[in-house]
Amino acid sequence: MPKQVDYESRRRRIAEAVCLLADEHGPEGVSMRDVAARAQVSLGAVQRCFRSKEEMLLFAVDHVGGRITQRVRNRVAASPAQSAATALGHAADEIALLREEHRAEARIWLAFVAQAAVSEPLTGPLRTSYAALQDLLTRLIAEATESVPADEDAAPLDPQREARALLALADGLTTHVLVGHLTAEGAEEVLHAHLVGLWERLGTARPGKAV
Amino acid sequence: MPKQVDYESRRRRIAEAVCLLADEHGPEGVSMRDVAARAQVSLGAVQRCFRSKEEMLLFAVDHVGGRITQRVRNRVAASPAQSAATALGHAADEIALLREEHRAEARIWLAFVAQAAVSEPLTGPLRTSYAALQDLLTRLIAEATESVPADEDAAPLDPQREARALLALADGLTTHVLVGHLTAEGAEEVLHAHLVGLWERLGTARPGKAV
DNA sequence: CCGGAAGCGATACGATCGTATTGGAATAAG
DNA sequence: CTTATTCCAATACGATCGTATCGCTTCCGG
Repeated sequence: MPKQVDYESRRRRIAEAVCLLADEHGPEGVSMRDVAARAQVSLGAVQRCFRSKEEMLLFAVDHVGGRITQRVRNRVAASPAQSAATALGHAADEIALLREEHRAEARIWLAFVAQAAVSEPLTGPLRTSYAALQDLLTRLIAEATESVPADEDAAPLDPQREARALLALADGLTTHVLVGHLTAEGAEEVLHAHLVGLWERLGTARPGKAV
Repeated sequence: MPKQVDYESRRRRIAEAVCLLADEHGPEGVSMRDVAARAQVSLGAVQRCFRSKEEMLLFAVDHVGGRITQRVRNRVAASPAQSAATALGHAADEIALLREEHRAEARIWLAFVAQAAVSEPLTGPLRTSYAALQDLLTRLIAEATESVPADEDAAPLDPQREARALLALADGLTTHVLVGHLTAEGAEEVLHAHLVGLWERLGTARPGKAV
């Protein structure tokens, strides 16, 4: 058998190039040729890695989704183990992608989401990532709920519903920052206020530091 | 002087065609030729109405933004005058575009938002619409706050911040429905729960019917 | 009533797209 | 060493894009 190449690492490299270009020129604005140039491979190499452009985009969205999810998980794991509420704050903050260094990732994500709303096969990886994040948030909220000494009379708090709200809020805030309707600071303030409200409903005292 | 045509009405017709196509094939997926065919005019006519494609898209996004904003305003105006809280619920519900008949509008909006995150000149009309909606929500929340008999000790509720949160949540929920992460019913439930929480913090009794 | 400006549809043009194909370089098996 | 197979870069191809241009029609002003 002749030559052997590591397709997996090349695919990842190409996915990175896709992300860079999607950040600059939008989702449909990335061409196979530009991707090849960015990844420093030939057009033919890209074609051998992916049978079609759609397959390439699908891999790329999965790649970036996995990266974001993993970073959130890492942040949660690095949080103080005894305080699920603090971890929750960190997770939400990480999901919102508000910091300047993640602006590119946010643009990429938005680009793929918009594409998926119309292209259908792209919804798969996207849903996977959203489901993973929602599950993580749900778990953290449930954990924080249990940690509060005892249930009072009121507050029928549904962890899954709260997780969905938090995820949607973070996503919406990110979008509004991207189009310039909000500043990153304004969005962060809104997110923070929502978390404070959530903690109050949990009956948990507000953790000392939440960003 | 020779012929005279009503450019304004033609522009609107073309904008409608742009929306239909953006709903079907995404933002960048609309071509001048397809637009012309949909609007039942010649390609040349489209070119005479808009100097470039970007100008056409800009007009279209302004068109749909204005339409959405107007519908929300109408809904608010049709709400019982004495209950700002009820009007707020209606407004939020209308903004979220969750009903099936507005799915197309939601897709169009998302398409333009994604485009704007990368194209810059499109952010103008988009920001205008977002600002209008946020102002409306802010006013309704402030109104509802004042209507509550007296301020207790706590609750330093910031109407603008709450409006931003509500707008971002509605936007995020719409997006999540579009990509299939949530069902319309699930999103509605989350939105409803958020509104209930908001009303409680307002000190207002929950209005009788909220959707 | 008639000359010319404005609108019209059609077509042309250059660029760029995704994909297919091709001929040669590289390599492991025989 | 030979040979068959895999990889490679480059180029070709057909389609489609946005835009420019061109005769022809239409209709108001003088």
